[in-house]
Amino acid sequence: MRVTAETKRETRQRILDAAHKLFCGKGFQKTTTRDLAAEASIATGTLFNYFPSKEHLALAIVDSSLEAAGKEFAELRREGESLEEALFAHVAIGLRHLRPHRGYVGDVVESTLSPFARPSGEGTADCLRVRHLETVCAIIEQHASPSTPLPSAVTMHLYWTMYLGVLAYWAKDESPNHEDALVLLDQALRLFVGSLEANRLAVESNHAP
Amino acid sequence: MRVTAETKRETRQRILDAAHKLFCGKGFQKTTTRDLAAEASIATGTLFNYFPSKEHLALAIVDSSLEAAGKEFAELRREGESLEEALFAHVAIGLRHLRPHRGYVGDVVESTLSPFARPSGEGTADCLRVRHLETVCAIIEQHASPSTPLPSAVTMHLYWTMYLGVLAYWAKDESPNHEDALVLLDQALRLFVGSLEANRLAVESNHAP
DNA sequence: AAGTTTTTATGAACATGCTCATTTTATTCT
DNA sequence: AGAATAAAATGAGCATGTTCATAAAAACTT
Repeated sequence: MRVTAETKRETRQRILDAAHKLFCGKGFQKTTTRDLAAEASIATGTLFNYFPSKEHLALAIVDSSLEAAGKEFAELRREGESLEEALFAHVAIGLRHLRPHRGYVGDVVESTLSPFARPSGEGTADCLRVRHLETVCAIIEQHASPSTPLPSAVTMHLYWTMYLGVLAYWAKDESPNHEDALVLLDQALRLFVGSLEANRLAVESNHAP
Repeated sequence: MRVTAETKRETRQRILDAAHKLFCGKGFQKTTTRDLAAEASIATGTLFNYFPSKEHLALAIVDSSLEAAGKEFAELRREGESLEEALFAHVAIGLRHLRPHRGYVGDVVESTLSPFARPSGEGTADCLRVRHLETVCAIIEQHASPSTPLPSAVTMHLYWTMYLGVLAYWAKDESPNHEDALVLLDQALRLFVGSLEANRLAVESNHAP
């Protein structure tokens, strides 16, 4: 259980590298699993010993980028930052890490992260979403006044929806530094934070009218 | 050019009926184009003389439902209705018309209406989106005070994103009368209208400070 | 080291969305 | 009506994501 483990890790990495290269070069759709296998010097079937589907493979790349982004965000010490600023940083750092994959992120995200996505059985997609949403909740808790109610499931669905909208825009954004996407992000977060505020005020006025 | 035209119309309808029946029965994904052809008593290839793809076929069904919904909305005379109420009615009527197709709307919408969707060349999908957004803009114009600026492209992107989020939620909503989805819709529209208001105030204070 | 078991790789085969050359059917022309 | 042309239907065939029985390789046992 030594040589094998090492070899597997290498093969897995070889597949990931091949995927990155080909996806960037000719796009997600036009890259066939046979292309991927050839580039990684394995048989077609072997691919599916490592990733349950072509989409999961792409998602694994996205996921690792976002995991790194999550670490960077966590380690960043931010003093006197508003809730909105923190949420902005959270997403913006993610986008920065996704940048090398911008060309094909859209294809992946659409079919796996979309709120329409059929539950793919505890897969990477769910992990990714859950991790992101948990971080968002944590950020809200840190910045909220004690009376602020935790966001409801519906509110979080709304957040996720808007997050995907931002990702979609970003993936196609041709403005110089993806500035338009950041404008959209800013606008979306302002709305989201505003709704949290509104909720807080409503609760408070109910408690002590 | 008489018999043929009539026959074509019938065949097209037969395909649509078959699609509705099978999509409802076993879902969009599990229905193969061969199944559809058999149910409609045509050859597999013939299907593609009528619809460019399986997705377009499903979208055609969704589209005609939403077109009917659009008519109902347009004919409905609504006095003293707020902007938010009008937007709510617009979407809610659409959902009502989509109800028979709820089981598979998710699959269709995800891949064709999503903001990630690759531009499918002036297809039905674009028509559907454009029609919806035009109606939304018209509603806003009707209800807005003269000083209200028209929503920007980014704002409309945000609207569309939230609309899809509502559709997604609705498609899976198990609450009695899809009430949860309506709650989400209400919340989303409140945010959206709020952002329009905020925009208006900002513009006004810029004009006459 | 030889045998046994577990893990991994392989590629032929399958399922399915879709294409296209061919055939069938309808329409128009004379 | 019969020939010529146009429209439509057909199903074999292709491309590609995925599966699976089999083979190769590694790990473990004695």
